[in-house]
Formats: sequence, structure tokens, C-alpha cells
Amino acid sequence: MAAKPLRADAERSVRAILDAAQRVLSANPAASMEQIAEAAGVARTTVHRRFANREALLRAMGLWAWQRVKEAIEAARPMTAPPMVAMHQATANVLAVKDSWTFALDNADAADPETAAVREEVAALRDNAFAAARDVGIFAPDVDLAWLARVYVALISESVHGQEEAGDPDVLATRVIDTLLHGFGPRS
Amino acid sequence: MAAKPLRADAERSVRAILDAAQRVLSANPAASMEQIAEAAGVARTTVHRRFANREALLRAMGLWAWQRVKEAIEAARPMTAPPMVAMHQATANVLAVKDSWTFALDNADAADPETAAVREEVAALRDNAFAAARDVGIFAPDVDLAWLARVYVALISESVHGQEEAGDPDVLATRVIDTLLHGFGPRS
DNA sequence: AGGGGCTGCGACATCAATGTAGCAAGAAAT
DNA sequence: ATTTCTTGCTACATTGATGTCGCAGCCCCT
Repeated sequence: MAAKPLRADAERSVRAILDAAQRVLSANPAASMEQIAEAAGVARTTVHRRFANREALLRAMGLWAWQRVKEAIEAARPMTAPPMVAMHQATANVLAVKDSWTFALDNADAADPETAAVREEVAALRDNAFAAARDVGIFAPDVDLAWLARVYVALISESVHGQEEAGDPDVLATRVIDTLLHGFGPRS
Repeated sequence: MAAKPLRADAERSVRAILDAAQRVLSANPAASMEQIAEAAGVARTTVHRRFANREALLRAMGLWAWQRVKEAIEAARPMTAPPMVAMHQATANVLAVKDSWTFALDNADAADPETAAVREEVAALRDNAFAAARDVGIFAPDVDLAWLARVYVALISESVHGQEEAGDPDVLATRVIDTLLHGFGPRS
């Protein structure tokens, strides 16, 4: 979709706007394009030059963020590494991305086909990994995979917000997976 | 805070507006006051008569919704019923409220002292119940209560959204609590 | 060095939402 | 029945966000 290779400075502007939009909008979802432009250190007209309208900006943000999530998962080599290792690594990586792109991830336009495609790839990676983990005995054989996936995503979201202290991704990932596996009941 | 006892018809208008706002805003958080008025079956000016501005409306919605959550918990008699029973009942009750007031609950103004007070009462009820459950052996003795509470809330939210089929509150509550207690790992 | 993109700035034009006011008609409370 | 409150309507004022243009000047690329 990189139809026109942008010049270096234009590329920089786009990135600055995306970053600023994430920061500003996560603080105030109703923020104006002007506030975003200011935070990005560019003129308001430049934002409009790069993104026709607010919707287009949101779309680009969502796509960008989900692509980074996909990269985060793939970096854990979920198809080749041992399931438990891959799960931990992928979780830690995703937590790092989620931490700084929560708004974009949560507000990605579901109607955009390009973003939807990436999201589906992410979902597929995740679901395959879970199925593999189940087959290896990490999860119960009769586990409800759909509910498992939803809970997993919810735990990741929960891990990230309201954290004053940044929190080591590895520690957070450990807690997520431990909770996912055993819950809070007494360990027999 | 019921400074002025409203006349019956005014009371009806307020309720209609609150309900409509929840419906409309959950579909589109950027909806205008006019759209809300239309959905409520009242004139736009009437909305402004009852709620000075958008902020006031949001505030009232959040307060209203949180009060209903508090009632939902209290209806389960968390201080007197056996912990496991109370927990199940409270969860089911809250799920019902959450199902129809998600937007108001999630977007309640944290800066409003009145709403904050109710939320704190809700948090206290919840935390007491969890502590009691732990003391009775339902949760592990060394359980991280703060993390437990966050996960619990996340599971409730997750139970409610994306559900095409309404879902029996009791079934959903059972799943939430089961997940909370045991996670997804093999049961020994 | 030169050509062409990219940016900041200022100026406009629109548009939608917000908030206010007054009045006549209808509903509620006593 | 009468008084008081509430509502719908219409009209108006204001504000803030959007989106567009053109131009002078700077930055990139080759």
C-alpha cells in the first residue's frame, strides 16, 4: 500500500503525527487535529496534507499499531519455539507494544479492510499458538479456546493500564500466563 | 443531592434522556446532543434544560450507572450470605447491569466526587468480599488481592461484550468465577 | 548545484454543535 | 379549578473544528 515512496522529511512528519496522535488522543479522545499537530511539532495544515481527515488518521494509526503487534508476536517465533517459551516471549513483546499504543489498538477502525486483515493474522497466530499449547498439555484438553483467547487479551489490556510503575514486561508476562493457567484458587 | 424534587413528567424526561444517551453513545461516542434528544423522544432544548451541557449529562449517566452497580452488589447480601454464594449472585447481578450500562460505567468522570464516592463503595464491597473469600479458603492465602480485583473486573467486562446471544447471567457468572479460580490449565 | 517536493503561515469558507431565550400549549399537583 | 411547572418550537448567537489555497522558503535527492 506504500503507493508513493515519501521523501525522508515527509516520512518523518507522518511518524511524528502518528506518535503525537497516540499520545494526545489517549489523554483526550476528543482532541482536535490542531492539538495533535501541535504535539507533533508540525503545522495543522501539514496534518491535513498527510491525512485527509480525522478518520484517515485514525485508520492509519490503527493499521500501524496492529502491524507492530504482529511483528511483536512473530519475533517470538511462535511456530518453531517451544510453546511455553513462545507464549511468554510473545506476551512480553506484545505488552511492550500495547503499552504505548493502547489507544490506537483499542480504537482501530473495524471497518477498514487493511487493518482487519492484520488483525486476523494476529488472531490466527494467537489461536494457533493456543491450540498447540493445548495439544502439549499446557492447557486442559477440553479448554474453550474462544473464551481463553478473550480472557488472554483482557489480561494483557489489564496488565498495561493504570500502571504507575512501568513494570518489567517479563514480570508482567509471567503474571499474565500464571493467572491464565491457574487462576487465583489454592494450588491443591 | 436530590435538591429539587422534580415533577413526575420531568423525572420521566430525565430517565428517558439517560437511557437514550447510554444507547446512542455506546453506538457512537461522538454522537451529538441532538441525536440523544431524538432517541429519547424529547426536544433538544429539553436535554439542555435538564443537563446544562454534555459534561453534566455524562456525569449524571456515570453516577446513575454506578449506583445501580452498587445496588446490584448489595442485593447479593455480600456481608451475610456465604462467600461463594454471594460472589456468584453479585457477579450475576452486576453482569446484568454492566450489560446495559457499559458505556456509562466505562466513561464515568473520575473527577466527579459524587461518582467517585459510589465507585469507592463498590470497590470496598468487592474487596471485602474477596478478603473474606480468601480467609475461607476459596482463594489462595497469599493471593494478590489488587491483581485479583483487576482481573475480576476485566473478566466481567469481557463477559459482556461481543456477545451476540444475550447469555444467561448465571451461566456467565459461573464461567467468570470458574476462570477466576482455576484458569485454563489442566486440573491436576 | 539545481529541480522539485515539503513545510509553515496566513487567510478563507463552511459546517455542526452548543447554548440561550421567549412563548403558547399541555400536564401535574394542590 | 387554578396555579405552577414542563415541554416543544422557533429563532438566534457563538464557538470551535474542518478542510482548502497559495506562496515564500527550506530541505532532499541526485
